[in-house]
Parts: sequence; structure tokens; C-alpha cells
Amino acid sequence: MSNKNSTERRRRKGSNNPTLGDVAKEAGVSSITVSRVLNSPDSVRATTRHKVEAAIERVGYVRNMVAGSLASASSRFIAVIVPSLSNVVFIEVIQGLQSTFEKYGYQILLGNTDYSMQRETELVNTFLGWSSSALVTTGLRHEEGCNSLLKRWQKPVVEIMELGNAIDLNVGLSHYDAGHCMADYLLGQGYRRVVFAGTQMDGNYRARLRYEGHRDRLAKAGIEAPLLEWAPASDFELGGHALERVLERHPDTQAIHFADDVLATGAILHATRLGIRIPGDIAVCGFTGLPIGQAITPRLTTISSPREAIGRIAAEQVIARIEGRPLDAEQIDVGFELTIGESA
Amino acid sequence: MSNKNSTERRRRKGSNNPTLGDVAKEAGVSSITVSRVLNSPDSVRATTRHKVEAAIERVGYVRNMVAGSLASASSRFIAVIVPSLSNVVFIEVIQGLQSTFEKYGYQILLGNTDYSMQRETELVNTFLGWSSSALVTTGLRHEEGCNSLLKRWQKPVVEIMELGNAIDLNVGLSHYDAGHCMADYLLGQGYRRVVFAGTQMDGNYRARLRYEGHRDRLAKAGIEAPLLEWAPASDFELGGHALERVLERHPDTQAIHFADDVLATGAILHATRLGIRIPGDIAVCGFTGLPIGQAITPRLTTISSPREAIGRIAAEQVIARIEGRPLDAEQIDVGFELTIGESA
DNA sequence: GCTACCAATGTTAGCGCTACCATTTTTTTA
DNA sequence: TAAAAAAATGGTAGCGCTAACATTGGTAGC
Repeated sequence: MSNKNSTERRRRKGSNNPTLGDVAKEAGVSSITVSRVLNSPDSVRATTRHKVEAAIERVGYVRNMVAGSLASASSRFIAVIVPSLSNVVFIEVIQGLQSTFEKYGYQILLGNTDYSMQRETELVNTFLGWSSSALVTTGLRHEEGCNSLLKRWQKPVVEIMELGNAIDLNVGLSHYDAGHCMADYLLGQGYRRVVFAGTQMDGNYRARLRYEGHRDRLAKAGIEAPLLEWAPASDFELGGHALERVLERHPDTQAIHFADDVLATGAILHATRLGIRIPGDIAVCGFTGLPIGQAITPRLTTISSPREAIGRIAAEQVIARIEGRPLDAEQIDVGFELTIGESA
Repeated sequence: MSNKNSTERRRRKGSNNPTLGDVAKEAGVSSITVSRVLNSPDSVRATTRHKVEAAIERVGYVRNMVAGSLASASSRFIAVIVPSLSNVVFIEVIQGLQSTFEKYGYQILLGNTDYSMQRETELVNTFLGWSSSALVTTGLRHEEGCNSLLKRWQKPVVEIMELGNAIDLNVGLSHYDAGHCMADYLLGQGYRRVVFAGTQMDGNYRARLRYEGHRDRLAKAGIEAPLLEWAPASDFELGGHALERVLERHPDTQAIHFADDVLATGAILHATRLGIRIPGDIAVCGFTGLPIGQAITPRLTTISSPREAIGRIAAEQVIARIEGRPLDAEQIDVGFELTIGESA
């Protein structure tokens, strides 16, 4: 069966692991039947199936996923591209994706761009080359080559986190509205001199969108919206540092609108150490809705985004598309929620 | 070139994406030359290379990784298996792995077992079927079938987090010693009535090893080591709840040795709210060395494990093995550090 | 000038599986 | 009971690439 050439000229290394053919011989069936036992067990009679399963066990067969994917021109991979693994937000989105896709037998191919669009294009190229069943990427902004590649691609593409003009499917929320909403709340609470403080606001343009929403709301009330930025990624220490810088540069500040909960939490914990009362001396708010924000005293006023749900919903949309079920909508706004603590 | 059968009987769908052959025709070379431009550019003359690169661009070629892996019987995948994505510890390990492997052009295949050994075996099977270049898994305990599969496998296998009798490579630390070390410190501080409190201690047996180290050290001093366990995963709220339970069941407790920093942090934050002084009324310590533990007041006394380093070192070992470089050692003890805060 | 050698490129045969169609066996219907 | 329909199984080509060997052409050595 495997030795049809009598000339015997060439030899390939051949992993000499058992193949479908070996299992088939052992079970006394054809290899396509073994393939069916693995891929669509219901299309094989129970007695045959048991015979094959026993043979698989006996020869210690390990399925070659690569060969299967080449022959069928598709893998059960879902390409997932995020800009960072240091930011809990994306971790939670990945959890939502992973747990949902796992149920349907899909495997995630995880890529990290470090906020580089060029790296994103490279990853997209590689992932398409793996015959992925779908691709999930973060945000709506991509390199031109990346965009056209994805538009030409015939399989589901989901752009997550943000809402707007998408390539295919879109699951997210309006960051502009979120920033606007928080600014509105702060004005309602009587705060007028408010500083926006964030990190990595070039790459992470969603934070910038929140700032723009914030700024525009304040502008409507005739108020300036100073912005302070830092280059490194957010951490608790930087939050404390940011608090001090704000008080230094804008000593009359009444509230700080932080770009994320990590900074805001760091600021609150540091304020406690310095004896600065929150919100008495200065109010603080954040964005994300991290558990730590609700575990500290005072509890953080923030905007909670449904991170795990974004992943779950994106995955459900993809599965529906793959299985040919109708979609509720191509664009899903998961919204956000104003979580009012005592910090602002 | 692609139409050698004159009988014209069958037709396969064929993705009709451009292939190596199309690029070759466009560039006026053979397909193996195109393959060489992609895989070992230095083995092709510069002029030829430029011609081919231009042709790739012109036809919009996307490399088929699946076909390449089948032909070469290897992929640039590294299988990574962790028990949970909700625990920051594993996220940080993954970061260390990912950033190191990325530099060498390897892609991570991420699997999550949810602390199920059966699921681990399934994942190992799948990942071997993808012709992965190496496999990194968590812990030393596996199903028998999984063990024998990995032992038979000819490529690098790294078991991380824990030290002991490993299949191949091993990078981690002694959890027993870590528990022992903390118990020793607590005794040195004069604490005698110490409760150990943890979560998910069946699946997460590394926490149990820490408890055993703790218990044995106390036993040497002739002291009992009560243990309280909870089934759900650790979070801040559960830490606060645990604090209350401990005080209820063992009102004379002097210190709580928490199985991880999340619980310990939750307990400290909750104590602050209740007006319980730490360490005045009760001392608290943890394990992991999370940033939040050092951001709160009082700072958490804990054992810091080098999580990102475990990932990085494991990856470096794998790369060395793949590239045929000698290894420093097959087993690497990354150690741990007693971080003394004010909480105990 | 002839051989020896090396670098660059080409030819061919699979890698192990599944799609496609064909054939055989079983079940249902007339 | 025979014919028709359905279910189960089989034969074979080919998915797109690279390993292994073959060939070509240029260059150095004597």
C-alpha cells in the first residue's frame, strides 16, 4: 500500500509514526473509513467504529492535523490578534473567546502585536497561511495591505473592542461615548477643573477616543480639558506617580479622569499613603471596571466594559457564521455601564 | 505544470489562491527557488531573490503554512499548556514564553486544561498532531497515557512551575520549600497560631505542596497547622470572606498564611474596611509577589516567584535544544524570594 | 586545456490526509 | 419477492509544499 514504486530511487524521511493507513490495515477497513470515524463518527456503523477505535488504540495512532488541514483546506484554528498581553482587558477578552471556541472544538492561534500595525499585518499573513477558520482582531485601524487581505478573505473576520466601519463583523463599544459619559457624570457632580491622565495614548488610540469624548463634553460646558500622558504601560506605581504630577502641574485640580482602572487604583492607594483624601481633596475615576477597583476603599467610580462578554459574543457570532446560522446583526454594541463608587 | 492528467476525471475545489508555482511562473524560476527565497534567502543569488520577491508582491502570494509543515514534518509551533487563564500567574508565564519565542519566529499554540488532566492529554494529542517543535506544560503530574506519549516524542518537552522528576526539561521552583520558608519566617516573627487558607487545592496541587511545607515546619515546632479550603477560584472578595471565616472558626488566630496574593490582598483590604488592624490584630501573608500586594497599605509579606522568568528561561532552553546548543542543565531551579512587607 | 570543485538552480516524488465519485450492502417500499 | 432508495464503505487523485537528488555553469588549480 505504501510501496508502489519498484524503482526504489528516492527515500523520504517519513516520521514512521502510524498513519491512517496503518490503522486501516489493523482494523481491516479502508483509510477513508478511519478518517470518517474521526471526523463524522455518525456516518459509520457502530460495529465498524468500535473496530476502528480499538485499532487506533492498539497502534497508538496520533492524528496528523497538518495533513488533514491541507487536504480539507481548513483548520479548526481561530486566529486571535491582540495588541498586548500585559493589559488584563485583553486577557479577559481572550478568556471569553477561548472558553466559547473550545466548546465547538476550535483552537485559538494567539498573536500579540505590541501595538504595532506592521506586526499585525505579518500576523494576519501567517494566520491566513494556517487556513484559519476565522480571524478576530482588535480595533478598526489596520495597515492598508492588512485591510485588503482581510477583505479578500472568504472567512469570518471580527473586529472587536471598538465600534465603527468594520471589514465584516464588529463587536465592541463606543469609547468616545464612554469618555463623554464619564465627563458628563463628573460635571453633574460639580467638578469643573478635571485632568485626563493616560498612558501609551499613541498606540492605544481607544484611550485617546475616550479622551476626545471627555474633552468634547467639557468643551460644551466651556471648560478646558488638560491631558497628561505617559509612555510606559499602566501600572499601580505609575498611577501614584501620575497623581503627584497632576497636583504639581495643576494644583487646583478637582478631579482626575484616568484612562484606566490600574492607574486610578494606583492613585487612590498612593493618596491613602500620602494622607490625601479621596474624593475630599481630589476625586478620581477610571475606565474598565476591574475587580480591584471595587475592592479598595473608597471604591472606584469607573466605566465598566463587558470584557469577557466581548470575547464570548464575538465567538458566538463566528460560530453562527461558520455553521450557516443567521446573525442577529453584523455589528453588536455591547455597551458600558457607569459604576459609581465613592472616589468621584 | 499543474495539469498532467489528460483523462480529466476528477476536480478538487482548490482554493485558487496563488501558489508557489504561480509565483515561480511569474518570476520565471522553479518553485523550489521560490521556496528557498522564503526559507533560506541566503542560498539564492540576490538578483534572483529580488525577481522572486517582486513576483510574490505582484501575485499577492500568501504562504500556505500547512502544506509547508506537512512536507517538512514540522511547524514553528510551540505547544503551551496551562491549567487556567484566570490566574495571573500563568498569564505572566505565557508572556515570558511568548516574547522569547516570538524573537525566534515561533508561534505559541495555547491550551487551557481548567485543571483537568484528561483535558491535558487531549490537548497534548492535538498539539503533537500539529507537528509542534516543542511542548511546554504545567506541573509534573499527568495521565499515564499523556506521560508515555510525551516520553516517546522526539522533541523538547518542558515541565514548568514545579521541580522534580521530569520527562525532559524542567524549570520551576520548590513549592514545598516556599511554604516551609514562609512558615519559618512566621515562627521567627513569633506567630504560633497560624491558619493556612487556600482555594482549589485539589486541582492546584502546588498550593497543597506549599501547605505541606508550611505544616511540616510548624510540626517541627510542635504546632498544629489548621487548613481552610474553598472550591471557587481566588478573588479579592473571597479573600475578605476567608478572613472572616478564619476569625470565626479560629478566633485566636495570630496569622493567616494565604495560598496566594489575591486572597491575601482581598483580606487586607477587607480588614481595613472592618477596622481590623494588620498585623496588629492579625498578620497576613501570601504567595506569588503580585504588584498589587506591594501597592496596598500595609504592604503584603509574601513569597515572590519569578513568573515571567520561568517562561523566558523555559523558552531559552527549548531554543537551545532546537538549535543544538548545549544546555546549562536539564533542570533549572528559578528559586523564590521572601518579600517582607508590613502585613506579617 | 582539463579536471575538480562549489554555488545556484532544477526535477521529481512524496508528506498523510480528505474530496469526489464509485461501489457494495442494507433497508424500505411497492 | 423484486425493485428502489438509502446507508455504508471503498478507490484514487491531489491539497501545496519541501527533501533528496540531479544538473548546470562558473571558477580555481595544475
